[in-house]
Amino acid sequence: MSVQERRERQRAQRHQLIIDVARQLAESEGWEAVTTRRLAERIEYSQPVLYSHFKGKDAIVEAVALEGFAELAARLEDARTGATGTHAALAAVLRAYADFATANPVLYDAMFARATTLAFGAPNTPEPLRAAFAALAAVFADLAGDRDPETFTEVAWSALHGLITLNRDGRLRPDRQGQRLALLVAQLQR
Amino acid sequence: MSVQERRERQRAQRHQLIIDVARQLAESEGWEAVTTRRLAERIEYSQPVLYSHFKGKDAIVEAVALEGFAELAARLEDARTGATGTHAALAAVLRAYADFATANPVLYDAMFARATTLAFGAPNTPEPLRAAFAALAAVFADLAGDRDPETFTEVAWSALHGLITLNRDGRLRPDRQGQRLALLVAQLQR
DNA sequence: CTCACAACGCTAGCGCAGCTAGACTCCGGG
DNA sequence: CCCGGAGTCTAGCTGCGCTAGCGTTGTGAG
Repeated sequence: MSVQERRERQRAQRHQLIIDVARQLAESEGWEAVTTRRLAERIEYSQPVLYSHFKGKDAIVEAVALEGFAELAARLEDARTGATGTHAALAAVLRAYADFATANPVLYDAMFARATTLAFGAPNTPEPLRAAFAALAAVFADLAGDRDPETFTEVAWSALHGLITLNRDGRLRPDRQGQRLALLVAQLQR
Repeated sequence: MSVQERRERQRAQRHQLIIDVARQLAESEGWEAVTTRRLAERIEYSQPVLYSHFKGKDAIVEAVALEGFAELAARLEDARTGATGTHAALAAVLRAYADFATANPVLYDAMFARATTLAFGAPNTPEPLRAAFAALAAVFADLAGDRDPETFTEVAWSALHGLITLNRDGRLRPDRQGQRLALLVAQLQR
């Protein structure tokens, strides 16, 4: 059965290749440039091969988004454990989140604008999403006081997310994002 | 020259008809159902007519979004002037904003996800966008204290917007939006 | 009243998208 | 050596945004 194993291994490699190429293509030319034809060309297979791995184009984007959540969770955890004290950890995590979104705008877009199928509250929530939320909750919950920690985390996360998306779409004054983040940090500590 | 005037009037009517139909179609079947062919069919003209009114499909969506901002601004202003006292006004405006987004999800989508060309910080910011922001600023600025009122408004608005989008995409626990809004109101008053 | 003309809307079609049916190739097992 | 099936490809479907170019029709001058 070694033959079959080799095939499955190669298949898994190709699966990952599709995800990598999709992400790379999106990062260099934007999501609108990610078409099944171009994707097929880059992986050096024909279009139908994509559909033997993923249900459709959306599923590919979703896979990229999932990787994004895993990366984000790791960055947040690094930032949190790297800081000493509640206040420092809060600022570090917020900064790490914002930096991640700024450094990977296309990835962030996949995570929050493109892949709307990925739910959080549902029982089928993928692990990376839980991990990312948990990393946020770990730092926000301390500030909740007598309020429900999870609700507080949701609100704080929303503020952060809103700041990033509105800023990215040109809805806020450019070059003031630093001030806004600082104000958010201060407000959360009140 | 009455003939020409009549033509311009009819042309303006058709212009508005396109916007109305686009919005109506989006509200009943989603934005993905809004295609130039279907739009043309509904207004009972051929596709090229659309392009004599708008530069492209995006411009049509943008026109719908602009109407959305005007409506939102009106709702917020109503809520603010209808309440007495800073605290009541704050809660009323936040609720009005959230209600607007809930009642018109498709419109809100056009305003913030589809029409990313509409900028705020720029000098060419359309009037309805300014009006909407001003309505928010009118109630948030009072709470700024010693902080920059505009920055505070931007942060508060971001929190509100983030709450709505994350909730809509299933990223927050359903049926808790009320608690989250209440927590936001309280936090802003701290 | 006639008629040239310009404005206007239409038909037809281009290139590209996501996706799939069906033919072909090639390799492992008997 | 050949059969069977897994795996891949070619070709093509429908529908998208958008546009070139051809009527048609109503206007205003003569």
